[in-house]
Parts: sequence; C-alpha cells; structure tokens
Amino acid sequence: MAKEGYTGPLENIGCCCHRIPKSYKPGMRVPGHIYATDKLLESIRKDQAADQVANVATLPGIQVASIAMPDIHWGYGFCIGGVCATDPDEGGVISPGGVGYDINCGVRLVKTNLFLDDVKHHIKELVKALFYTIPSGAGRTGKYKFDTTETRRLMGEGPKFVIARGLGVARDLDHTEANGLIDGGDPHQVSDHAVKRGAEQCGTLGSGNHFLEVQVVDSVFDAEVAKAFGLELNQICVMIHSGSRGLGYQVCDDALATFRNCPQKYGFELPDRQLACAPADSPEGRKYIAQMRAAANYGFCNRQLLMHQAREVFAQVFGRSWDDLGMEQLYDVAHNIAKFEEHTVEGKKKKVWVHRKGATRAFPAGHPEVPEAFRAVGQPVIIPGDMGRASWVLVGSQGAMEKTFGTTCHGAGRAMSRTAALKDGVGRKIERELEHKGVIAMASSRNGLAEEQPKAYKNVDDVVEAVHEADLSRRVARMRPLGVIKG
DNA sequence: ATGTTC
Repeated sequence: MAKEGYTGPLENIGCCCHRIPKSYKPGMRVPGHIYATDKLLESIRKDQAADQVANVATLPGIQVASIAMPDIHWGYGFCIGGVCATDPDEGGVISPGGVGYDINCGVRLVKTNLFLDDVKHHIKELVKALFYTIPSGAGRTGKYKFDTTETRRLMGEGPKFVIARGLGVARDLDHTEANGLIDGGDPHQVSDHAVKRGAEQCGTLGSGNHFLEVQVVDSVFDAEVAKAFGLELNQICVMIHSGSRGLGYQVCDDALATFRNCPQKYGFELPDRQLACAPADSPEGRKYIAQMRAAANYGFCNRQLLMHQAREVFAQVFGRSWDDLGMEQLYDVAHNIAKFEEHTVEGKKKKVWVHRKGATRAFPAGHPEVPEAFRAVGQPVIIPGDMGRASWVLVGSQGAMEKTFGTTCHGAGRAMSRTAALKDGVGRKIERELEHKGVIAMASSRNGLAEEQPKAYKNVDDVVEAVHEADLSRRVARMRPLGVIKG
C-alpha cells in the first residue's frame, strides 16, 4: 500500500534548513527543522517522514526543534534520520521509537596500509573469504558463543571484555565512540529473552542494510583532516555496518510494551501510538535507559568481533599479520542511540536526552568527547552509502553543535520501499550489474540484494552535499566500494 | 532493523 506524501508547509529558512511551523499540527511544542537541498526535498515529500517530524515536535520536554537530516525516510513512529533532544527537568521523555529497533546500529572504519594496486587482483578471493568467515543474514549465529552470564558481563564492560580474550587490542577502544562503553548501562535489567537472543549472535552481520565492505579512498576533500585521520588517495579500508542484532531488537520490543500505558499514567497525549515514551526520570524511563545503554555496549562488541574476523581474513589472504597490514581502527560511531549530553540551549548550558535515530554524532574540534588523536580537527563521522556508489568520511563541525545538538546524517536514506525494490529486481542479475560497476558482492539472500540495490537509495553524495552546505559536518574523503558482503 | 506476522 503506497503511503501518501507530505503536502504540508516547508519554509526555507536558509542554510539548507526548512521549517515546519508550530501551527502545522495541534500540540507541536517546537517547530520542525528539516535539513535538505531542494533536490532532496522532492524525495522527502514522497513519504510521511515530514509528518513524523511534526509528530515528534509534540513530545513533552522537547528542546528547540524536532530535527531531521537530508537522508530522512519513514520509520516506526519517528522518521529515520531524526534528532530529538528532551530536557528531563521539563518532563522530557525517552522513547524507544526515537532510538530505533536496532539499538546502536552504527559503523566502524578500519584502515589498512594496502593500496588499490595491492588488492585489485585479490578482490574476489578476499570477498569470498570474508563471506565464508563472517556469518550474515537474519537469525544467524556466530562462532563466539557466550553463555548468558558472559553476555551480561560483555554488556556491562563493552569491547574491553572481548579484547581481554584476545579479540582486539586496547587501542581499538580509544577509537570508539564513548570508548565502547556507555556509562549507566545495566545488563541485569535486560530481559533473559533478550540476553538469550544475543548470546550466540555477537560477531554476526545481520541482514537488511548491514554490510561489510572493502573500499578504496576515491577522493580526498580535506587534505589536512585526511592526514590527521590517516587516510590517503587509493588506500584500502574496511567498513563495517551492523548493530545489536536480536538483543537490541528485543530490548526495544520489551520497552515498547512497558511504555504503552505511560502517556495515560504521566498525563500527556501522543498523535501516534508508535511514539510510545515515558519521562526520562520515571521508573519506566530509567529502566529503558539502563537496558538501552547495555544493548549499545553489545553493539560495540558486535562490531569489535566483526572487525577481528576481518583482520583474520586479511591476514590469511595476504599472508601477513593484520598488524603488519596496518589494520588500525579509524573510528566507530553509533547512529541509533539516545545520549545524555550537555548542550547550549538558548544561551544556557543544560543536559538533554539527544535521541539520534539514523543520525550520527558529529562533535567539532576541541570537544572533550572527541578522542585525543582527533581533538585538533574534530570527530570522524562515518557515512555508509549504497553498495554500488560510495560511502563517506566526514568530520564534525561547530555548526552541528549550534543547530542540531552535534548531529549529522547517517547514510544515503532509502528512496524506494523494500517491496518496490524487490519487485524492481525480479529477473535481474544484480551481482552481475554490480560486477560491471567494479564491485564484487556476495549476499546470503537474493531478495536482500534486490532490496539493497543502489537505486533503492538516494545518492549519498547528495546527502553529504546537504550536510556540508549546512555546516553539520565537512567532507573529508569519499570511499568507493570494491567488495561487499551482505545479509 | 527483526528467529522479517507472539
């Protein structure tokens, strides 16, 4: 069933920002701010994402604006590509729909000291080895089996737990958002069912838009920042896009069931039941926060184990240790998470719950949460694109702090629904089409490949242009895919 | 995103 598009107001207020006025819907406490170029605005109007931006503006305690990135599209309650900051001192809520089902879905970029010429004749072999080593697809389990006690420890300690077992090195932590450990997570509040689902899945890719890609640095846009990040033209990197698998899904599901009655209990109304939420400072809110943070730590561990397996495969294929291949982690960012952060709101510093659902933290130079190695230039921002065109490395900027609670886009954003993309793929050989474009792809599901085909997505270059122009982050390097494994 | 409709 095709969804009606958005026909409401979008007032251009400059710098690629378009406003949905508070008058658009009853109950809006703040306006909506959608960042996009005119070109992207056209596709944004095609689904109900902008209406969802307006719905989010009704949430108790929301600050400044209900914000959306140029890659927004329709999602559960909240659009994907949205930012919502709430102040707990003003009854601000926490909402699972504002984080997403895949808690701490995110991206990790691993560098190598290899260049295009070193790998171009080994891509098929490399992709095959990656595909047969790294489990992918819905419901897949992996070789790292932790019992439920160990899984709870892993959630409590983050990647430090798996690194202590030789599955990584301590310096990986320095290059992970929050050092891979969100404080305040409580694994003991996570349901047994969720823990069981996660126990055998750590170190697996999953399905949908999740991928592991071998990429080459295709262009460098900011030589100084690229140098600080250790990126140069024709360099080979590995990009990993995955989340917290069945564990995060179950945490979200558990919380949604608990939150169903909270609006009535705490005396507020919601325009959409999928916006289910509770005051961040309520028993229900605090419980979800503790669970969500524990699930986020699991997500960091999942990407740690995915990276470890990629390092092992490279070592095997090239006959050198991963260390010798220079497989250092550039950074790891979450793009589905809520963080309690200090921001300046109308000239006043306050701590707010920043929900980022399909949106990436993009802190500028000098921010204390940016790793020391990058403090002088800003936080690396990793933007996965589609498997046929490109992905990006950006750097955080001051504009993001001033306009979007330190946030930028998270990817290309879907342009076609999964069903439409699937129908479009009937009778085609998408692997062949990709091979003609110079990309070797292996997927565990044929349908998955059709759903994820390049034209199902907006052009990530357009999305990046919008966030660069709006100064929500700046271009550093464009990455082109050479090999991809998918669920 | 998700043992893809407990």
